[in-house]
Amino acid sequence: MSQVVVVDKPTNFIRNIIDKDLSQQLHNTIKTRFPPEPNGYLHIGHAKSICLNFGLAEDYDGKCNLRFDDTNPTKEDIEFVGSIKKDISWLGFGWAGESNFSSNYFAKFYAYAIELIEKGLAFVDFSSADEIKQLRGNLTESGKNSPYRDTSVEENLEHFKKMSSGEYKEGQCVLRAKINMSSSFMCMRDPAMYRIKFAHHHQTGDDWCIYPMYDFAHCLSDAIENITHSLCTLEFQDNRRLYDWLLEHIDEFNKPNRPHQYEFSRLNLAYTVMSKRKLQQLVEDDLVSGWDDPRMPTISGMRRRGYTPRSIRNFAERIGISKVDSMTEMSVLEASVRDDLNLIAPRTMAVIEPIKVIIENYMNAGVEKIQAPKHSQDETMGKREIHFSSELYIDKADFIETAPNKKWKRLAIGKEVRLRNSYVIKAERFDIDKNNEITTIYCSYDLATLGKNPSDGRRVNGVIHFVEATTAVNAQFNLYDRLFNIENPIKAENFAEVINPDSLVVKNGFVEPSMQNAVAEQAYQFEREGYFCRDNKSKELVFNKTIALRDTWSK
RNA sequence: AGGGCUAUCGCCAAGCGGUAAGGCAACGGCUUUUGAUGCCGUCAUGCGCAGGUUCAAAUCCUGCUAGCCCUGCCA
Repeated sequence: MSQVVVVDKPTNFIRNIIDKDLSQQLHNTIKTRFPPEPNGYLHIGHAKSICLNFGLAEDYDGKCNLRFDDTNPTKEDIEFVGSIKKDISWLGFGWAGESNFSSNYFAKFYAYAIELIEKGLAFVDFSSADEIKQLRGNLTESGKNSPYRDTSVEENLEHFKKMSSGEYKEGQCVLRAKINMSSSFMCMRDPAMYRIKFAHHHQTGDDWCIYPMYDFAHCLSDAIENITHSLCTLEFQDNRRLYDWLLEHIDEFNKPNRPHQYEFSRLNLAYTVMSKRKLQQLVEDDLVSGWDDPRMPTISGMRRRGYTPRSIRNFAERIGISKVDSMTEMSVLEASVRDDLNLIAPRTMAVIEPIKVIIENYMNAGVEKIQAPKHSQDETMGKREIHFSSELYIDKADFIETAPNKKWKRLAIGKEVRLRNSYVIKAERFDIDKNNEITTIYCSYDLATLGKNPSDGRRVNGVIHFVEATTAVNAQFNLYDRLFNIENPIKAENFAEVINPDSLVVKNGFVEPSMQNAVAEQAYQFEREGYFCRDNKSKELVFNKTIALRDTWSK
């Protein structure tokens, strides 16, 4: 008899809708889609949407399409198609079949536009953009009909064909849906469906000089792909009326199981920014090193920082889906990252701010080799070799001349401390230079304490990490912290002023020899310091700090 | 009287008329050769406010208040 393991997925309003649709047999299965515009890099906010759309498809045994929403050739670029695919795959999701492009459907869109014109539901407007704006009215006053609104079907057909064959100039006219100029939904006041752009498109080349607007293309693309649940963010709530209107007025799609749009709130993360425009500004103003700067909330930045796909997926699950405007605390993301890394990261030692230690009573010549576990709670990870000798490095922060109180668990003169995976040592004295900086600490060690506590029963209550000096390997450490000093940076007038000046601190120190060939993007824990990964762009040994260990003491 | 949404613990978030899940954070304690991890415990007599319906209301009704979104030939 097999046991069914039920993993509870947190529920949300979209799952409730799907459950209802499925139980009423409106659909046999679900189909979602992730529809990025190829005009920038994906960020953690996109990851939320990706996890939602692909996750739903997985859980309901449905499908999720990847569709590039490429209806504006002047703003989009093929370069982003590759990076977007890479990021989605890296997160661990696969899309149904080949990736799609809205531009695949341009010919169909054209036919649907003709259908609308023939039904008297669309017209070609030769008013200028400014005139259209004037006639649109405003939030409290209804708009006025365009003088071209009553053009005959035949003439509209002719004009639209001329639009598409390049006989009109850019901006000379536009195809508009004929809906209602006094609607309280601004998007229903005869919205533009097609505009003229003599622009080269990365997919369709120079085949078209008219391009559909988002509102026209999106719902139709969904319908063509048999999407059942079209999920987007809150700012499209009004647009839903247009989405529904269009599908209800195209014969082929006016049926109960047509796609329906549902909106959820976008992710806001404290102390960072999420908008493409703002991220771009950070890059362009050289406030960060690029889109994949480990401080960026981009998928590529987080990857370089050492975040794992699973940690991001766990994060997405933890924050849930709702319609509330919210600001999620960084701690939720950080906890998700730590939870995953704690399980998978081999332990190793690095000294980030080295200070020399001499073991004066260590009589062995050369270097002693010790086998240390890669993970004290997971033996299956095996062991690595560490070294010990009369010359070591410990971290500056782990020594103080006199312990400030009884709770001090590090080294101090006359005090004993355990060197991680090694011996117990006691600090005897130290040298300082002319700036009063400690240069060397002289210690004694207890040779009977390797792998065991002192036999006389005395308690050693502190453990610090170290590396053996003669075999230590030089490494650079990039220590990252939050990019901004304020919770919601978009409210700042000047971006540069609210950047955290300590968001990147570079240190040079040592790692144990086993880290010589550390793999890029692979998580390691430098014990007592935090999780790090080798930088994926540097040839030298450079480690990016992913996240510090939880610290309940320094406060 | 423009319209569309939203309001449950510091931050997320379940709940869908039967008497407030969970996570993060915080705070205690135990274990520990990582001040980590793990484990145990504490943390909303109350669900934006005010009324009403009901034996029973976070859930239904009425009226307020606050916040977000909408006037691109952007998405």
